[in-house]
Amino acid sequence: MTAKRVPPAQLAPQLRDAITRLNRRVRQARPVGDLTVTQLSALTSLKLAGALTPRELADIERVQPPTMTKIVAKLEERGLVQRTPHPTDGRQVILAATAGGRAVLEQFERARNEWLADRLAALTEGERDTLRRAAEILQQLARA
Amino acid sequence: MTAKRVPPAQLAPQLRDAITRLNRRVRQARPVGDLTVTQLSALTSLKLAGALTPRELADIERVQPPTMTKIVAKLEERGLVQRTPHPTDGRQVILAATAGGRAVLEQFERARNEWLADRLAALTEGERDTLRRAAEILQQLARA
DNA sequence: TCACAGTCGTTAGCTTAACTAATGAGCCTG
DNA sequence: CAGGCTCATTAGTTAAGCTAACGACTGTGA
Repeated sequence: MTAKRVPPAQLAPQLRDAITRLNRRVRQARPVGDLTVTQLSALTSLKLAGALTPRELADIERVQPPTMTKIVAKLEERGLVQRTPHPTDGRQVILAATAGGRAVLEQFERARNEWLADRLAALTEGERDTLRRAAEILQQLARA
Repeated sequence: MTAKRVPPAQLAPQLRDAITRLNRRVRQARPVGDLTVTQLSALTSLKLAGALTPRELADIERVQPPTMTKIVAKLEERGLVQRTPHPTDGRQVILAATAGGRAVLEQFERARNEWLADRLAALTEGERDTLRRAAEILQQLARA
């Protein structure tokens, strides 16, 4: 387990390929249900942030405001998101996940993790430890 | 750097979070151009495999055959993919990336890798080595 | 040998998700 | 307090996915 010198330009394509492919697989393992990937993603961001305006949520999701309007409308229809007026600015709206929204989210989370957890269980301790360290570095990269 | 025991059920959410977030970031870094993500993905798979039937390509891309028909049609319009009849089976078609398709692909690849390569360059040698080993494990997971 | 069941790719028609442009309500500054 | 800006939404378009159905072709069993 000696550390090889790894040129970034060579690691980048390999890592990217691994990530995009694994991402597809994980997405496919999503359970049947009436929530789409987009809605799920928005609801997750909302839950993590606590409360956001549509604009902020759109920025986080890298989506245009009109798109977020539609996503939020669908989530609201199902009672997963609550829309309250902004206390001081009459133009703005405050979005927050309802208790129902948070519950649905946890259910999805569990199902989505299942596939991956099964695969991880088949690895060696050493491999899992490598992935654990890698996950930390990757999260840091994504934040940057 | 001692290997900690890592329960799969705990690693799964962390790894998944890291992967989905990083995946979003990498996708956002794609250059302006008239190729969509879907088309790009299909063209990449086709280039990697060399030559495939529509059905095979649809399976790889995890898409239904009619969807692949449309994707291929658009790629063919732009001259990036060539469609030739199967030598023995009159029902089948053989798809292959043209020289132009491969050239466009390399251009996109470079631009997409750039963002990630920049970030990777800022890491330590040890961190890059961890990611290299992780990438191998992840690719194996995605294949499973 | 040839009828027929199965496969392959495609077409048709629908839903969802994204975009840009335009609109209306509300805020704030000169 | 008028005009310009921001925020959210509406309207309309395009892309991407699906299922159902079809037409061409293959290959097998009687």
